[in-house]
Amino acid sequence: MNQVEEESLYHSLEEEAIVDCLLVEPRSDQVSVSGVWCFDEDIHGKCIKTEDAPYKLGVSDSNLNAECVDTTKLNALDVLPHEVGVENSLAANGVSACDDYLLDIGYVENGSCIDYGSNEGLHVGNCSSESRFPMFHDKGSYGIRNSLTENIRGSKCQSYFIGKTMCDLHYSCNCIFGSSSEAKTVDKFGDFSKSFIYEENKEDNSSPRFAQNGMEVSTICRDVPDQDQDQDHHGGVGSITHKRSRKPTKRYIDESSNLNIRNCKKRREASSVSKVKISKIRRPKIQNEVEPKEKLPTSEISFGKAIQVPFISQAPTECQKDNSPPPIENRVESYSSDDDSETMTKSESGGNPRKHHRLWSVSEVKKLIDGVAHFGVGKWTHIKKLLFSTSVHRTPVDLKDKWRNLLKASRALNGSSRIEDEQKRSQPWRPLPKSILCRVRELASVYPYPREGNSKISKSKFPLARHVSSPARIKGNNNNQVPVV
DNA sequence: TTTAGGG
DNA sequence: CCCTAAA
Repeated sequence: MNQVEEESLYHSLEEEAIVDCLLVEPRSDQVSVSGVWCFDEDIHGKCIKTEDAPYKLGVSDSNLNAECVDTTKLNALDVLPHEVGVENSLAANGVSACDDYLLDIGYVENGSCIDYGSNEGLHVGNCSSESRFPMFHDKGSYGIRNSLTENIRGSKCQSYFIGKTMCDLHYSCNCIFGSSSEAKTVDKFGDFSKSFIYEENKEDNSSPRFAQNGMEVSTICRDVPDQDQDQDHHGGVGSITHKRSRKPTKRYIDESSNLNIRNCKKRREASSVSKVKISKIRRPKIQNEVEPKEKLPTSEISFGKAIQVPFISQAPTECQKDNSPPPIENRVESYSSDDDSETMTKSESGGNPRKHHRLWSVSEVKKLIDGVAHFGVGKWTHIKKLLFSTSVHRTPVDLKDKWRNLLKASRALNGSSRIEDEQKRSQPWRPLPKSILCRVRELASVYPYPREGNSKISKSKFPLARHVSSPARIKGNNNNQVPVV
């Protein structure tokens, strides 16, 4: 027993070292990432054509060609369908889709990428244009983009799959090749310390070996029922045919149980309130159609009904996205007073679907004013499409609201400079340049906001100073001056 | 689906 | 910024 453990540990360390070697940032001359895994059942039976494998990983091509990964190994990967978000599509395709089924497997840059918390690691679906990994192409097929690190070593059909993404692979293979004769669920959290290794045994069916912790985690993804029930997969405990080098560590058990909880919750949510969630995320969807460039890879996992925003750590992504690129032109023409700092207040605890409050930069305001000058008031969609096409977070409704606010501000400016000074004093963080307000005022005179005269706002809120067409008219404290409509 | 308007 | 009614 001890010997077995030692041996296992030895292998683990060895393989881990290999893994470490492989986890360095792929160099263009060393790692080819242009290809995809192709599951070609016709040619090689249940083999993966590794000649199309994207990663050479330091292995010669001949080796790669000689390798084939028995799909039973792949079937050994269990997965929650909704977890990878491929349930509909893959199920729809079924076995017949195996020929053109492509798996785009990403090569992670470092260990931290393989994490349930990482966005890429969970993104499954049609590849979007914004991929960190250049090998992610959208070939019209269903791609599984994952932080899957995979190593093929030697000619003995040894395949090492590291990371939770094997769940994805397994599910895919289940869909493609039917029932799994061997259900080994493997999973991984966090880092490579818990990565497992699949190794093909000569006589036995595949038995997973785990790189370090040596844990078998069939409890995580047990939800996909296996047609073949002749083996005890529950944790593999007590199963003779399954070699397990080590017992799961306490930490692993904790994590897996946590994941289970989360998965269950997610499943419930996905099944019951998926519609609600879809409606809640409507805004990013709308914006993404307009602007794929700034598509959020994190929350944009629209794969059928699978709303999958699983274990994203919202805060970092948010910061990353939001501090990133206000369009360059904005920066250039931006006033010094407001440098596009979109200080958005993150919705508390990440669960609140309320949109972040983004301050309007001066450049944005200017664009809005230009748009209004061009298209007139009310053509918010035109303005949005033509002038705010690069601003994913500004919807036509936002433009409308902003214009309303600008009108209000212009009125205030118009009303009295003293009020403006007070505003400046009270809100020194957002000084709106007077020129802009003046321009708003002019435009307001040209395009009275709602419609000529019949505005509830003008009647209820601003009964006296609705139209600012004659600015000089409203002077001082604006009292009791009947505006001429 | 877009816009207006209230909140 | 959200929501809803109206067009």
